[in-house]
Amino acid sequence: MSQIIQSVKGTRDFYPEEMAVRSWLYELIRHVSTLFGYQEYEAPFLEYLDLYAAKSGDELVREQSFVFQDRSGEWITLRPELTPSLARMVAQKQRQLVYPLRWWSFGPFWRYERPQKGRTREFFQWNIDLIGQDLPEADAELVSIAATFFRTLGLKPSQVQIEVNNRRLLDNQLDQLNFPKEDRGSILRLIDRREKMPSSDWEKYAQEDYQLTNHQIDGLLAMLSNLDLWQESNELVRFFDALNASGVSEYIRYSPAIVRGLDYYTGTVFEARDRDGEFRAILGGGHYDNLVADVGGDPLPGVGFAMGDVVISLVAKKFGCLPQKFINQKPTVLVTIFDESTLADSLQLAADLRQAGFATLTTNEPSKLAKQFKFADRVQAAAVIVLGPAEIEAGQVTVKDLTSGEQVTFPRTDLVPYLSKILATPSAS
RNA sequence: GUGGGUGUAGCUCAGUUGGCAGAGCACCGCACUGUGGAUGCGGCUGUCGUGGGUUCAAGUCCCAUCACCCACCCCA
Repeated sequence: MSQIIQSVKGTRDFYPEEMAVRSWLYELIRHVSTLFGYQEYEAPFLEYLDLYAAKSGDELVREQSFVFQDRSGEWITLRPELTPSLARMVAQKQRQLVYPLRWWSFGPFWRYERPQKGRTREFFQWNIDLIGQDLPEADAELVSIAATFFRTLGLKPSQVQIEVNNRRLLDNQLDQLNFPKEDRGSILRLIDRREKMPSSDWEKYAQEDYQLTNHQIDGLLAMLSNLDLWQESNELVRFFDALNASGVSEYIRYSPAIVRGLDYYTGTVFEARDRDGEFRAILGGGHYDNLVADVGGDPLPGVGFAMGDVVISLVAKKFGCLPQKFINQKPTVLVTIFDESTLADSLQLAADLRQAGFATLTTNEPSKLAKQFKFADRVQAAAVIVLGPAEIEAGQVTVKDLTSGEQVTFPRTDLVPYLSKILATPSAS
């Protein structure tokens, strides 16, 4: 046991059971994305470090990404996010594309962070963007996609909520409270922390670490508790109107404390969380003014979000939304091998069945029938076909339906229609 | 980077003031030489994470180390 080389810290082995969950998630994502008319794309997993250094603060990339030199000495990064690659892909063909662009992707990403609940070093992420429109209705479309995804998954508005804010609205409010523009970043962090600590601690923290006046603290608190503030933002009013019309508004609410990272978001921002607050954010995104700015290209606005596979899987599991049985497993039949003399007959029958479209197994070697039946049971085969000397001589087969336990013997030529009949009832939904 | 918790059979775990290494499940065999699940009987299973120390004696106490989990930090 101790001789087995360990897996890399923060990575996960996907045994068939876990792989089934991942495939199921991918299918759901593909379904919802294409339902809204989005096209799938993919970018390289390896990128030059420069691609990120241009954008997301080089400290961040150097410390929280997997970076290495290739054999020629080039600095390569295992992609920690998709947006810079997307920006490049769009910039390279900026004049040839049809706008607004509606693109989605689901693939692996790597971040060199300390693994913990809901966070691994290697994870899969759904990215979906609408590029080339600067409209509240476009922002609403993305949020509507997120809500539709939750609904399709079976998560209820009482279980998950998409919380929305707007950076311009927030900025205006902070201007009115006389916060200088240059340390917006730290104030946003303070706001972000509001819900993570008791209010008395927070006020003390704001006074001592941030040197805020009582007036500013009161102003911040008033802003953060004003759930009608969105009405002062024309953008948000249109945004919520659009969502109402789309019939998903019960999944969405205005939340003045939502900030989202500091980087490229300039307008509406949003993130989805479980209502119990047990998990970290399920997905997050927002509106940006210029996707391709740092890669060289003409200004291009857009809106998008990203969702990692780890948290959504935990949430789906908690609320019982994972399917009991996974559809990717086709019912299989097992053809027994009676002895050496019948081996060829069994292999040939198995080949015929595969030709007819049935997922078919054999044991590849003769053994006691009991053993072969037990094996069939263990691998959850739907039926066992016994082809012994008696059947071969009579030109027959014996079929046992492992679900019902029924067993019949009949001419071999009737096998395909019979199997079609007993396997027709889908055991999984 | 900081702090806390956990490492014992394939799995889940128990193990008393330091005194023979355990249970359930799983697995294998038999009852049953052409039939799975259920039952009964029998059997297999260990570097107690690793390295050192204390002791007549360490799974148990001490030190170090590694891994996993949880929280902080961060979150593109």
